[in-house]
Amino acid sequence: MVYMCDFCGEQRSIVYCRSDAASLCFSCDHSVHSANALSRRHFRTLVCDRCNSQPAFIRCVTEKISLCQNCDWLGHAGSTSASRHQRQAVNCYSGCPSSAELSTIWPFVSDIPSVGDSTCEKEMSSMRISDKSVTNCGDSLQSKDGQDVSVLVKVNDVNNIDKSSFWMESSSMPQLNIKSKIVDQPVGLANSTSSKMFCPGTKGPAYCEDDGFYEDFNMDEVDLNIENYDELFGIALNNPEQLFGNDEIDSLFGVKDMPGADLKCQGTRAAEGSSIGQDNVVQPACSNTVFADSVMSSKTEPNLCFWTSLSFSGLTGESSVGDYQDCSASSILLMEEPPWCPQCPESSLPSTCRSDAVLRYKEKKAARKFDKKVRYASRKARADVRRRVKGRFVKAGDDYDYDPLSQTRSC
DNA sequence: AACTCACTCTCAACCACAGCTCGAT
DNA sequence: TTATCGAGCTGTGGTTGAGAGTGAG
Repeated sequence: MVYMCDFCGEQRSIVYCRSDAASLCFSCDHSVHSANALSRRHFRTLVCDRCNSQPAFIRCVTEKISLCQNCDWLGHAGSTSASRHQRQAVNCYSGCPSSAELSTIWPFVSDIPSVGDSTCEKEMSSMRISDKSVTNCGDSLQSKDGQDVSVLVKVNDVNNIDKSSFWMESSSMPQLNIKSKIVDQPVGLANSTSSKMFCPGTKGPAYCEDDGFYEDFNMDEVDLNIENYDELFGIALNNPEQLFGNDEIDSLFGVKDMPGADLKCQGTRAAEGSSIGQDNVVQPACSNTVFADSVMSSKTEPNLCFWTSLSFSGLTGESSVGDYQDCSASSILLMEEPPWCPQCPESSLPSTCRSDAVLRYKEKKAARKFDKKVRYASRKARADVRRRVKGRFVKAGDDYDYDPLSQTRSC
């Protein structure tokens, strides 16, 4: 079945805009997202060729299709031959790149129409292109000799593109660009000034440090208060100071005394965790209200590749794979493996490893609390005493014959 | 099987205003 | 550079109505 553009309904949908939650053809994408400065900021990526309803985050080179996380997981998980398919991260972009630039972003897409002189093409100088990585994910990362080569990152030739041309992100959201050496970085390093760049998801130009290092990585909006430690890491914290102690943080993220071989697997994840402990440098692009949730972390299993998912306001208690896909930041992390399939040395025992992970995931999910959190108690106090008519606030000075205790109401 | 109707459930919108943010001076 | 001002924005909760969902006929 061919899914049509949500806008024109005539052309086949190719691009997915997360902000608009719409699938668009290239033509409509261009016209819609050249309308104003805000729409130009929308990140777009390919539509999943399989479900046609979710943004694609991975390109299966073998099958020549783009897949969302769910479809990728369904199609490439397990020990089937499909798991060895070579896959490539699908970049997203904002702004109004030309057809030539789109071809550069997605060389595998053949039917990119010529967009001519777009209205916003001239303004693309305010946008940039970020490093793109080609990654092999999941089981395909197991090398022939059995060694765990969990994270293989190859610099793509897209790096040659002028970074000031337009936005392009791996997957559809700010990516955690992490290198293993981050583990050894001293606290405060992130504050050092180096190459600066515009970080998406921030109000105005926010400067990130170290090109590719903390890029798009800002924790400002992530609720990482100590009080949320339990929710974050899935374990109770009796002494908050422990959080910043090397022993605790290392054990949390499984980096202490980690064998070199394990580092290959855990490097990126450990780096994620270490960066959290060291500096608040994660900035999700999509959310104001954020809560973090560690589904798979456990300090009792130092060798288990933990899973940390950042969940955002759109997420409900009944989150599913699809829900995670709707969340930008979690998608970043899901790029590597779904939480129920931690990529780890124990993956040699996939059934037990996965079932354990699923069990912990379900337990954590059941334990979640989605109570409304009042951020400003003073405003709540005001609202509680404020006069209402049929639930609506009314001016303090006005007289109303509305008696909330009476059945006969007027306003 | 398809349709209508009644009922239940969910959730966004509405309202005023204190407090906050941010640009202008 | 710092202080002040003002415009505009944000968040707060109870009620309501629209729309979705469900089951019976």
